[in-house]
Amino acid sequence: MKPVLRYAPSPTGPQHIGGLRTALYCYLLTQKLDGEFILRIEDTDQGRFVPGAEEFIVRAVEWLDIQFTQGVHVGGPHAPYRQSERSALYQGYAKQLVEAGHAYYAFDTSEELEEMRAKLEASGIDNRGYNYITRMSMRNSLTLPAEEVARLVAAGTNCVVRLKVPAKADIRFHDEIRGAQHWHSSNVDDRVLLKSDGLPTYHLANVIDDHLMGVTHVVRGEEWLSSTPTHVLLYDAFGWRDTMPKFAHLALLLGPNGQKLSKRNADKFGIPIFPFDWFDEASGEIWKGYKDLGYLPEALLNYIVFLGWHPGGENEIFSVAEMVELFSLERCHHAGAQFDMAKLKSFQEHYLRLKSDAELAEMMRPSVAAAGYDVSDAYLQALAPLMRERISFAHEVVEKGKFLFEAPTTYDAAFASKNWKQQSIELLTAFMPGLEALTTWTTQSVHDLFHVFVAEQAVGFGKVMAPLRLALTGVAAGPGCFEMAEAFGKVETLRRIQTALDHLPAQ
RNA sequence: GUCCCGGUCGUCUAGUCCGGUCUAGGACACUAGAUUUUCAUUCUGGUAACAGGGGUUCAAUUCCCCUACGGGAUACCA
Repeated sequence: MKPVLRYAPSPTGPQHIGGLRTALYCYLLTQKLDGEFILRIEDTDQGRFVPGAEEFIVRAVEWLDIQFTQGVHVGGPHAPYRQSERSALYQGYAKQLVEAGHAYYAFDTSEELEEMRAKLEASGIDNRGYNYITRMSMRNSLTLPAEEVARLVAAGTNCVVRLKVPAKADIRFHDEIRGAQHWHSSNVDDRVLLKSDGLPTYHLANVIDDHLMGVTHVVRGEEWLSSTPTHVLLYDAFGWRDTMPKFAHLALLLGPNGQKLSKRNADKFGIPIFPFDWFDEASGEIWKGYKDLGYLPEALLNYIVFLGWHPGGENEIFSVAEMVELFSLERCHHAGAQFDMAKLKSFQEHYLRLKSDAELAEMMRPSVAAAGYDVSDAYLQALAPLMRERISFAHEVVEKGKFLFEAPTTYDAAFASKNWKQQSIELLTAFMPGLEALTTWTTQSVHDLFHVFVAEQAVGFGKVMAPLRLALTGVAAGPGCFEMAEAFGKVETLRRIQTALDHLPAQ
């Protein structure tokens, strides 16, 4: 049987980082097993549907190059892959379950349900669900006379279909990460399978689609672990137990406070939660996303793969191909992992430094252009090696290397007071003719000239270097002076020195 | 409340399955120093952890139990 995995997000909001990690793990396993990978949209909750969320999900997986063989965006033999377009299907299966005695109709209003729960709580009963005991005192097709049920259904009364959980049964299943799982059916509620709007709940739709689509491995977040007994019961009720997929429940992603990494919780700690910027129309909030913040997809991937999995050994830098090679469910962790921006940043810096001059130049281009600088590709490429190890994100070249795009108009006061003495001015002035006479203008030639000059003058490097840097950049930090001189070119370099000489008095 | 899942440095983790080689390793962060014309990079060093209590055993971070703690689920949400 060909392995089939699926990633099945709900478009109740933009794709977030936790879901992306689940998608990544599924993808790695799919690749490793040479199986199919399905992107299915679970949009059965009309009330929580968010416009644009589905497109966001597709863009996110494409950005990270998580590839699907079937799905809402690529089609496939099991289309449609959007559950809202499959609703008739689920209704048929729900009916089948009712007829076979595995499910029943329930007519209780939300007030009646609340009343039941309140009553149970008041009488100190621990188990407060709609279950094999409580269902006998509620209004459903198990307690109502057949004629009454028929009348209610015919009258179009709001009703749901609930799973009839067997009274005293052991439910066993194996979790690929956590091992043997054992539940007693008294702890499993008669969950709603089909809602009164005719759409299925997650439980029903999920089991049916996984079965129909031939899914062999269900890899999902730990929040689903306690719903799995319901799903196992459904596979049993449909007679699909022999092809029931393997289950694997991933430990949750946590915020720095140890709580589930939700949108709000992440935001509280300055952790971006989405891959791209997202404008929430309902609240008017703007959420910053990783890509728009300048993160490289390979850095994000390499970081999140270690949030809940580790291949052993001491290497931490892996390509996706290597992750595929090493990945296994057995090596997934049981405990949740806290998200740490500092570590993510270190991966970001690592991968940024792997970029070629041309790639980095291309990455810097948009923010340079946005800042209003019109520079050539050749110049940007010349800048790449100068800034590569001084920035964490390509866009930082504009903030940290402003002087690369415009001559300084002000000079750092602290640096100047230390390094712009009368002597500095005299030395720089004396250095100018040599520079002007230089016919070959390269990092090396300026370097050589400089060394000859300081030797002649019998002064320390710093006596000339610091004022030179001040004249060139106006600040204390930055790339090597000779490298910058080459990038600027002779004319601009001389102009900057002359400007400083003309306008900056000795400090 | 009830059910379920967890537990190694601040964080991500190796080691635990098959108990001794663990005076517990790596990475990030922090920190000290070296290199360096500045900044950054790079290099070297340092601080820092087996939740607690029982048990089994010659020996427990590793196996078992309990407690406390953390998390998840308890919806006509996924």
